[in-house]
Amino acid sequence: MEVRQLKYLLSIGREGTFTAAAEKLFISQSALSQQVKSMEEELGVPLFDRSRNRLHFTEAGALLHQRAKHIVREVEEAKKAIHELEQLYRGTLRIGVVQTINAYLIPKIVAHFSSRYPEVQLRVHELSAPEIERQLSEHELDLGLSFKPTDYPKLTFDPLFEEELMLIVNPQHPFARREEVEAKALESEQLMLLSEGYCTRRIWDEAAKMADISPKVLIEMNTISSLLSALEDHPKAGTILPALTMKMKAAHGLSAIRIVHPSPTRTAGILWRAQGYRSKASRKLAEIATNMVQELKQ
Amino acid sequence: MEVRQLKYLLSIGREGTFTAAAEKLFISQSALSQQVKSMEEELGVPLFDRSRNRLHFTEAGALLHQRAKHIVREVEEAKKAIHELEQLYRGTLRIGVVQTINAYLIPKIVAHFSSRYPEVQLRVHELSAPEIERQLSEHELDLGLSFKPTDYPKLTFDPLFEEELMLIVNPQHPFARREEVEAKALESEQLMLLSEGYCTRRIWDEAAKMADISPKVLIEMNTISSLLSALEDHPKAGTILPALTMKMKAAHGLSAIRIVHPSPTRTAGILWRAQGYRSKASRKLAEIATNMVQELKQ
DNA sequence: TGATAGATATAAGTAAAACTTATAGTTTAA
DNA sequence: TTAAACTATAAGTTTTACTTATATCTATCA
Repeated sequence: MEVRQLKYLLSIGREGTFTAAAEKLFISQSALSQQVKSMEEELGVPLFDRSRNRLHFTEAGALLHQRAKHIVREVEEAKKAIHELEQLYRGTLRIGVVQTINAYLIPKIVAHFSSRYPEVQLRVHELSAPEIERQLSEHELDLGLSFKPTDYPKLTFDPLFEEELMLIVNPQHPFARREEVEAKALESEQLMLLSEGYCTRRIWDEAAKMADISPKVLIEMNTISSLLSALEDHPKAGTILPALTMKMKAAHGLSAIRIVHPSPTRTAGILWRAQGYRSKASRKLAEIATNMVQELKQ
Repeated sequence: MEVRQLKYLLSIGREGTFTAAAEKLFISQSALSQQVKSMEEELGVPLFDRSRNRLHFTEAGALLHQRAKHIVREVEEAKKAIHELEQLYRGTLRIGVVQTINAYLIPKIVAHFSSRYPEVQLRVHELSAPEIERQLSEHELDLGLSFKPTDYPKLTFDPLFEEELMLIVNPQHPFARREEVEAKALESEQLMLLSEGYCTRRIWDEAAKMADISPKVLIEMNTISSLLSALEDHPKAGTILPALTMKMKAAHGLSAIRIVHPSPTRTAGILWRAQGYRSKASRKLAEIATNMVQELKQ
């Protein structure tokens, strides 16, 4: 039994005769008769009583007619739901974000997106960069806001902006007033860093390697805010974090000094699965993120 | 979008690949690909993400898959409901019954029918014979238990039994002890009869005409029981009612006398629409009624 | 690094179905 | 009784669904 046939039934119910229903359906009366017959054969029961002038449903016919109304409506609603999805009147968007972007960009992006598309549910997961890459590959996320991955097997990366890693210290620290500092000069410093595995840490480790130094790591922590607050208790120590960190409230009163030779930089951007379908919602969100970065650059 | 296609979608959801789903569906993988493609074209949205090894639903695909489960289940349930109707595990049977049959036969028939088919809802309407004929023609009833109609344009009549009309009187009445009475002898009697339009009345009127008499009609009433109780207050009057009436409690203590020359008789039976579908329930009920009359005759 | 296995897509042809036209049969109403 | 309105059926056509065969892609393994 097909949806088409059920629609025929509804039309017959509305019109009262095969002939009128067939006209409304833009098919011949004969085709309609045949389809009804095939339904009756499939079900093994007559659906109509053709004895009298006016057509009547049999009990089975009336039952099926009743059900058909529901079924056809549900099919139409399913189609509608999908179109709404495409119009962003519905749906879910799962995005994975690294800590810094979460703190810096996400509030603005979310505000913008959800005021334009209030029916789309945003699920923002703060995750480490590798975890974002994994979950994206596993279709557990739709979109990532992260850093350029070292190797991206099935992922594409659209850069949003570049960002330097800065040495962040307490104002009491001897470097506090300096504009910039040579990487080499950090050799003897006590550093509090993000745990290994974090992108920021990896980039710093590479920069240190390039400068041929290996400064002492006093403490490893896994959130930016805990590092920042730790600075208050360790005025002699420093930490290395992305420049954006300074926009956080928790960084208020701290000093950020550029590191040169080399300057550890990382590229933030949008991460997608390389091939495959990108939902309208994810494309819109990426667009908003891009525009927002453009605006902030000016 | 057709039920067939939605079933395909469900199978793909279960099996995880087109190939496996096609096998389970006993169609080629190619056919399945084509059908999915046609759905995607109809909806204007991809349903699957074919980028990776394992197949993934897109958000739209997952949404449709979800809906398809409901829709396909509803279609199956509609089919099942119709089969239940045929198995008499479901349904409604509307029967129209004349007063005497209602009082005499219906309780037994209903008891039998509803103990065998408890899921079928019986709707018994006590109606006049012409009203039964009209409602049956208008498809407002499925079956009638009534009397042989004078002219039955689109109805068939299967006789169940014949029944004589009797003169019913109070024991004080002069005829009370007689075995039978000539129709002619009723000329001078005071009669309390059913209203015109009732079958019993019509048959009596015809018999009176044949006997060339026109007895005085003292009172017309429209229920049998009111006639019977009226007899108590009018010991000199009589009423003419079907023999079966005497089986009613209300007739206790009254006398029934056969009328001869002519003997007004009527034939009770089952009334159907001549052509057209007869539901299984109505056929079963007719069968039970027939058997019941056979048993009672013995 | 190719070779292979396992998957989907596509092209072309075939089978099945849905549909059309034409016609016959019914029923109702004039 | 005939015409009008309706449904059923037969025969032929068109469209759709499907099959076979092949191409293409990806992941895995040697």
